[in-house]
Amino acid sequence: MVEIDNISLDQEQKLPKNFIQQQIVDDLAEGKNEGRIHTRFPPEPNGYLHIGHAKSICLNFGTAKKYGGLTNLRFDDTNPAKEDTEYVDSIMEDVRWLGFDWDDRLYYASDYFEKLYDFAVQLIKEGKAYVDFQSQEVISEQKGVPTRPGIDSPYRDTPPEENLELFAKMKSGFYNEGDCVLRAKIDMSSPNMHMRDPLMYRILKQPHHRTGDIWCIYPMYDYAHGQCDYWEGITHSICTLEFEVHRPLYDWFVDQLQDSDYRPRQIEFSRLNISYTVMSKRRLLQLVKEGYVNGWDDPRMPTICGLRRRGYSPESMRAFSDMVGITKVDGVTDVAVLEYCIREDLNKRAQRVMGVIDPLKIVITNYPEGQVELLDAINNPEDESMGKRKVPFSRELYIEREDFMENPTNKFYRLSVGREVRLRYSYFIRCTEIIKNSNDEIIELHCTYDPETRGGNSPDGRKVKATLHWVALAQAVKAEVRLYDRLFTDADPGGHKDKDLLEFLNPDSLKVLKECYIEPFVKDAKVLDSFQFERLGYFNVDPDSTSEQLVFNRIVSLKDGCKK
RNA sequence: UGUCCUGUGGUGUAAUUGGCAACACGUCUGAUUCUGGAUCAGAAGAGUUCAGGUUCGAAACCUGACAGGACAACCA
Repeated sequence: MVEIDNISLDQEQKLPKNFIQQQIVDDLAEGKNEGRIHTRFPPEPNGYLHIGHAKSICLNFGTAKKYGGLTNLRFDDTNPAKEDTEYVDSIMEDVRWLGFDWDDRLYYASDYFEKLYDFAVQLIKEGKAYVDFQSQEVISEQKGVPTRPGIDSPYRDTPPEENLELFAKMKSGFYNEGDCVLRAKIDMSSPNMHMRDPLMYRILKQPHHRTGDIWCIYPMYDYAHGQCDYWEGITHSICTLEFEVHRPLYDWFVDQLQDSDYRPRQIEFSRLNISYTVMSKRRLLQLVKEGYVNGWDDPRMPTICGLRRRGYSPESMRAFSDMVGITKVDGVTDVAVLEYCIREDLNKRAQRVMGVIDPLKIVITNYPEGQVELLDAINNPEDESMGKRKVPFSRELYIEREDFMENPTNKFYRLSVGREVRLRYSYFIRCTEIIKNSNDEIIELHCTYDPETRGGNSPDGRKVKATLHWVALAQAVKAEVRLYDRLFTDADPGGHKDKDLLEFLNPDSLKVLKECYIEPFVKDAKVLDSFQFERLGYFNVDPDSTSEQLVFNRIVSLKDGCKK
C-alpha cells in the first residue's frame, strides 16, 4: 500500500503543476499560514459520489499529500431534508476504496451548529445580521436581478437587542417554517447577488440524521462552509466553479472571524464532464428513482460504486484523474480517456482466460473421442511472474460465432470452410464442413486438426493468419455475461434545451448473454475479480453471481483493430 | 442590458512566467506478434477566438470586440 502510494506520488510529481498547486507553491513561498497545507473534501450526504467527486478527492487528498499537508473529510450536512446516513456510509467507503484516508479527521458541518449559532449571535450584536419576517417571495422580489440592484428589507434596521430576542425565539421553535429567516446585513445593491443580504439561517422542523430534534434552525451553505474551514484550520478550500461568485461572501464571513494571520482561501476549478454521460446528482438520482438503471451501483452509472462494480480499479481512476488535469476551462473529456486508463491498468495485471460469449460448436472429427489433453497457457504475457495454467482440449469445442464466416470478405482472415487457423495454445484446425439446421442457420462446424501443431506451432513453419480463442465443451463453466454500452446515444445528453436527456437513453446499453462458456480456471473466481477474456476484453465477476452461476460484467472491450 | 470566469490541434492539458507551441487520448501508416490486444517506429493535425497596441520578440501584457459558462433556491 505504501509502495503503491509512493509510486503514484512519484508519477504525480513528474506531472506539470496545475494552477492550484502553483498557488500553493506561491503561498508556501510567501510563508502563509505558517507553511501549513490543509485541504478538505466536503461532500453533502445526499447522494452517491460520482467520478467527478473522485477527481475532487484525488485533487484534495493528492495535493495535500504532495505538499506535506493533511486532508479532512467533512460532511456538509446542513440540510436535513435531503441528507441521510445511507449516503454518509457510501461516501466513506468510496473515499477509502479510492485509496485515501482522513485518519482521525472526520468532521460534520453539524459538529459546528453550536459554534455557528454563537457566531450568528455575535454578528447580530454587531448589527451585521437581522431577522426578516417577509415571505420568501417578497425577499426574492426585493433581491432584484443581476442587472438591477435590490432594495432593503423593512426589517433591516431592527435594533440588535430585538434581533437577539427574535433569533432566540427562532431557535426555540416559537416560529414555524417560513415565518422568518436570519440574514446577513451586507449590500442590497451589490452587483453580486450573493452579497445582497444573504440568508444565514432558515427554520426547518425536520430531524437531522446526527443532531436529531435539537435544532429547528439550520445554517445555509454560505454561512457554514467558510467558518467550518476556519475552525478546522483549512488553508486551501478547493471547490468547483459554480462557487466562484460565492467567494466574496466566503471572504466576508471569514473577515468577521479572522483573529490572526491564518486565513483559509477558496479556489475554484472546473467540474468534470465526460462525453456520453451525465454528472449531476439530480440527474443520476432521477435515473435511479425512475428505474432507467438498476440502482446507484449499476455498472453503467458514472458513480464510484457503479464504476467499481463495473470493474474499474482505484488505480485506473486515480490515473484518469491525473490525466484530465485541473483548470477553470469548462470542457468535456472524451470517455475514451477513461477507457484507456482501465485498459492500461488491466493489461498489465489481468489474468488471461479464454471464454466464448456467443458460442458456435465445433467438432474435431479426427480427434479421438473421449480424449482430454491439458495444454499450457500463459496467464499474462505482460507479466511472466504470473506463470502458466492448464487448459483442457477435447473433440468438441466452442468458438466465437463471430470468428467464422461462411462467405468471408477479403478483410476477414479468421475461420471459413477450407481455411486453417490456430486455436490458441492448442492446434491448427481446418474447417471442413458446415452443419445447418432446417432454417439454414449454422449450428455446428466440422474441422480437422493437425496433431503436429500441438501447443500452437507447426514444425514445417506453416503460418496461419488468425488465432482464435475457444473452450472445451465438456469442461467449460457456463456463465452469464453482461455487455455494456454507453448509457446515452448523444455526446452531451444533458446539453439540449429543447430535448430531455431521457430521449437519448441508449436502448442497447445493457445486453445480457445467458449462454457463455468460460474455461474452468474461473471456477473459483470471487466477486470483483477481473480477467481478460482473450480477444474480447476485460471482465469482472459481478456481485449477482451465485454458487451455481457466475455473472461477468464486461468492463471494457479490447481495442478493436478489426475496423482497420 | 449588470458582475464574475473562461477561450491553445478532434478532445483533455503544457509551454520553467515575454524567447520561434509540447505531451496525452483519439486518428492514420508501417514493423512485430500464438490476443486484429500489447509492443515498437513513424505520420497527419493548432500558429494559440478575432482586431488593434506595447516590445527586438506576445499563447502570455494592454485595449476593444466576439463566443461559451456562472450568478436572481429558505439547495449544496
